[in-house]
Amino acid sequence: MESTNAIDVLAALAQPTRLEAFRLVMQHEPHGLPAGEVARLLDVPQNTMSTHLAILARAGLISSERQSRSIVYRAEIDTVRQIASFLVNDCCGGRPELCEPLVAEFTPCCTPKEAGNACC
Amino acid sequence: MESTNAIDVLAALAQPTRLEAFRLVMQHEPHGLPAGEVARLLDVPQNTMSTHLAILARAGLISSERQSRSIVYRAEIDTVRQIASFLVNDCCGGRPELCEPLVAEFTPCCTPKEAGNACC
DNA sequence: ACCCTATTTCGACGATCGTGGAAGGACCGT
DNA sequence: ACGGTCCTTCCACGATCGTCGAAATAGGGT
Repeated sequence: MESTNAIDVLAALAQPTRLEAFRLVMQHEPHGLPAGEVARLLDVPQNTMSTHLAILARAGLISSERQSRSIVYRAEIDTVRQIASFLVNDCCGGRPELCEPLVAEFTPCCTPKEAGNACC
Repeated sequence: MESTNAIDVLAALAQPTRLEAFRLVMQHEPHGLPAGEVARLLDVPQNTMSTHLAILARAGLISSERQSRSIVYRAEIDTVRQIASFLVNDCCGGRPELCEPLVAEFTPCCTPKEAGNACC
């Protein structure tokens, strides 16, 4: 991910209403959530939420798909991976010793029960 | 990290000049970089850069320390860890199966040579 | 005390953002 | 074809942001 796209992603999430909307859509993976439902659950007018969802979609954080009357939004998890990787690699670039404590933070998330498989 | 602080961090990085400044300071760990040097290297007026550095500092991404005439800025790597963790945990909350591909992205950074230790 | 350097703070400007009312467009049921 | 639902686009408003000249503050050297 280049800087120009990373800035779009960061800016999209750096707004309370949009961050909440994104978290809400994320929680409803993989079913997705119609735009009106997002607006209703967060108590925001539909047109305002539509603008926010468009910004999140343009940043690649969510995707939209029409289902009859509704337009269902789904989270693009790969973009989350990319932006997190962008942040971490920005620290590690040429200095792997700074990266290690960052990686340690994520591993317990992958294996909450026990360790021992190939990755963790 | 709560949402309100996460938004400050995201907003601080969601700006080209500030993102470049932060990456520059990050590259000069652990020595740090004086404010004027950051402004000179990025070809930005000192007062403009001072404002940007203050925003980064208020978000907790960098810290400042006076050294005689200069004010040296250093990166706060722990905040990077926290914001990356915030992004990833937002996806994994209640859904660990979505987290695994995210974690896999970071592990090669931790062990570029070979695998086999306790964590990775 | 004075000047010089380094940095921040103040103030003002145009630009962009967040919001929401109103209108427009897409789709379905009858 | 018509009304109803769902969502987006258009438009305008106040608010915040990014920028930078000018002034103010802090520190060191002579």
